[in-house]
Amino acid sequence: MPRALSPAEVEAFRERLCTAAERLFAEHGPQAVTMRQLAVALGVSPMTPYRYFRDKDDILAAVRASGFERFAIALETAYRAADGPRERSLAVGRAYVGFALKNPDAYRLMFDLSQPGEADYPELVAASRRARDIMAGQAAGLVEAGLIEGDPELVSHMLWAALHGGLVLQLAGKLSPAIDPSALRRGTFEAIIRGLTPAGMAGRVQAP
Amino acid sequence: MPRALSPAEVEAFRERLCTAAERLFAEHGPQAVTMRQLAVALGVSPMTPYRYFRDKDDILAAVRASGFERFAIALETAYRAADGPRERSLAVGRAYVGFALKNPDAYRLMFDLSQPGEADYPELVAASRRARDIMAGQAAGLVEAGLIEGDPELVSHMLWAALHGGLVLQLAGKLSPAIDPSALRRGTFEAIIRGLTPAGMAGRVQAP
DNA sequence: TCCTTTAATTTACCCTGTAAACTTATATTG
DNA sequence: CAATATAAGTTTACAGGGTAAATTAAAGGA
Repeated sequence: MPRALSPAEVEAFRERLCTAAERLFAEHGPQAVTMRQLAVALGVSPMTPYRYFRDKDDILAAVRASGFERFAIALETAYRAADGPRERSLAVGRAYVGFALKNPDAYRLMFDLSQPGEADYPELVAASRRARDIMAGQAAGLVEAGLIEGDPELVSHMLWAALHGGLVLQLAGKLSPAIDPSALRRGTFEAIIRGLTPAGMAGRVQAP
Repeated sequence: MPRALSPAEVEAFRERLCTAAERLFAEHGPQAVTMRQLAVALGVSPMTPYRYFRDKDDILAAVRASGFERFAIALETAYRAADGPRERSLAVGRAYVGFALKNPDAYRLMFDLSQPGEADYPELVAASRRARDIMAGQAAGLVEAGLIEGDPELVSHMLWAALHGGLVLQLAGKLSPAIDPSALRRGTFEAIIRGLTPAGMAGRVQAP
């Protein structure tokens, strides 16, 4: 029904498409999903998506942004629900890992895929920043409370990189079968925290 | 000149193709490189590569395998050149990071790309295993010498995952600009080692 | 009522990977 | 030494892919 097409309708279609695309991308990889398949899944002609998205890359960016949004919400929720820096760090870490393991395909789309023109999609950048801010805040809390010492942003990146590395290796099936991924994460997280704990401090933060 | 084509000639052509493919893959990503481009780069018709490789995926696997071989050699060389477990760990870590930073595209092809039928390419599996064995050996050395405590394979994976995580985030440009990647690696490596050092031990292993 | 505007579809194009047919040059055989 | 078989390499052909351009159809204003 031509003429008009309220912003709400546009948004509705975009979301419907994102949902379908995320499922297809997850099942077969973004590479293997064709515009024509996507159109079929939506019951629409092959060119219709082009009225709502610039091109296929734009769709990928939208799917990734939506992933980052859910991810940021998960981290924020965990952050707010816990009280005390130690509990917050644990909660955020658990939320991070939980998201990655429950949405492995989304997680890989988000973090394990270097989309060339990533910076050209402000929605994506914003959502990803939200998530990073929470991670930074959690590390800052630990440092402020004196539980660990070091530059908060550096600490945040250390924990992030370590968790991320284990996760992508796990999701890509590259860990040795002898390794329990969960034990790997716990061990790394604990070792890092312990390594950063001031000399006198006995207290230990357990891992997610 | 048909008829014959000694194994040496076959190998020569395969290597020539691998070299060209690695450069093109590195410059534009394997996705963006077309068989026809590759053929042009070799001064050969588009179908000629198919006499030497099953298909494009087979070429990708060969390029990755060759990357793993150079990588394994770099690690082995570093491992053998150093004496003492502490020095070996440092040397292997430095070799690992050095390879990744000098061959970022090869590194990403090798570790940051989940090729579906990876296991079907025995050359690739073998070369990747060689590299892993060195990493495991290095960690085992630290444990045996009593410098750290824990399951050697787990320790090896902890260090591996942490370095890898930092590297892929760096190579994908996802680290905050405020973070010095080298400081991140050093900090993480040191923290992990320190976190695993037995209570009485004062000695510290510095990071790559 | 008719005309303008725009959502949606249809058509069409050029680019991929690769199968199949074809060509060409040597190594073997009579 | 000619004829032939065979394998290296090229050309042609095709089934998809993304998406530009042309076309159709429906709704609101005149």
